[in-house]
Amino acid sequence: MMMDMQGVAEILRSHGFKVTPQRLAVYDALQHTTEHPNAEMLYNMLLPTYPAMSLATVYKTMEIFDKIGLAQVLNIGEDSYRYDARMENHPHIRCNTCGRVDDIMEFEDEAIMEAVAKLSDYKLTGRQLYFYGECPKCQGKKKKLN
Amino acid sequence: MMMDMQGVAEILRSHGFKVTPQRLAVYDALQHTTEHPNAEMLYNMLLPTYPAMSLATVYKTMEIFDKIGLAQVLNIGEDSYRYDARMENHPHIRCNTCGRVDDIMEFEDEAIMEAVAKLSDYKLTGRQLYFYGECPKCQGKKKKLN
DNA sequence: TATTAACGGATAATTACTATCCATTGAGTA
DNA sequence: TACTCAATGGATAGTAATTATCCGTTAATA
Repeated sequence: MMMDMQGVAEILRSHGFKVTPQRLAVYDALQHTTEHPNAEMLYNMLLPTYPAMSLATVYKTMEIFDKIGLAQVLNIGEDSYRYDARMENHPHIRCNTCGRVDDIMEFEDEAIMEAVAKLSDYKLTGRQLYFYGECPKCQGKKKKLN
Repeated sequence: MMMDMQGVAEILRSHGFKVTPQRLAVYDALQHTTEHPNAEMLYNMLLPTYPAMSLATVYKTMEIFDKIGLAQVLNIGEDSYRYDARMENHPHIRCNTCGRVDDIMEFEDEAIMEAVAKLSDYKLTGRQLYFYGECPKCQGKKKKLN
């Protein structure tokens, strides 16, 4: 599912959007991080290389990526959105101690979708599964402190 | 799990919060609706009976309720929070057509929690499961239009 | 009933995000 | 390769939900 810049350029063009250095840079940054950055984190990651980068550009770019399926938007109960370049729908888990957000990639949720469809009578189209707890690192730190 | 006003008053007091007519009114309104209102919806529901009610009071009250376990806050990917007086953790489902949000009460998720704990190595403390689709009513309307 | 810390309501402030404006640029076309 | 122009990027103003502040009022305990 990894997308190279060639592929990103094609998808942008095929949806009538121009291929610009800023958009490629945003995608590149998002693809090479595992920390599910929000707009401001992305902006700060890009600033050193693109001193003229604007926060508004990050937002506009992410809106496009969301629309054409190059990224997904996460709303994990924080005060800002986070972004993920992995497009397969998958659960996320957030550490209540350090705030990191991890993917849960191997999770099989078809049975859940069926159960929910049956219980709700809805015609299901999507889901967002968020879990909360303490990450392995923070569990380790706590042990050391004792 | 239904909580009467007596119980609400006791819980407020036991946490060092005063029992006020506004707080009881907010709880009462939240408890007697199934539509998972946001702050503004609650405010508008209360205005007829409490013309002096303030939106800020609704927010402050809901913050307290969240803290002492009288209500939970939902973040379903909309631009505002919704509230729910049902405290058993349960999934929610939102209709993409009309925006209504329903509870899914009968859902058993212990197996899911275990699977996620194993996959993530996190020490799990909570979860929020959100589903999206089209509610039975909207499915019906669409049929009529054809 | 008196005392006082907490409260409610009005409103200002904050913050994430979106819209607008205009000079610049990507990309199709000649 | 140069031309044309709508789309774009960046600066900044605006929006909307939420939070903080201020002060007269009130619930709770003595």
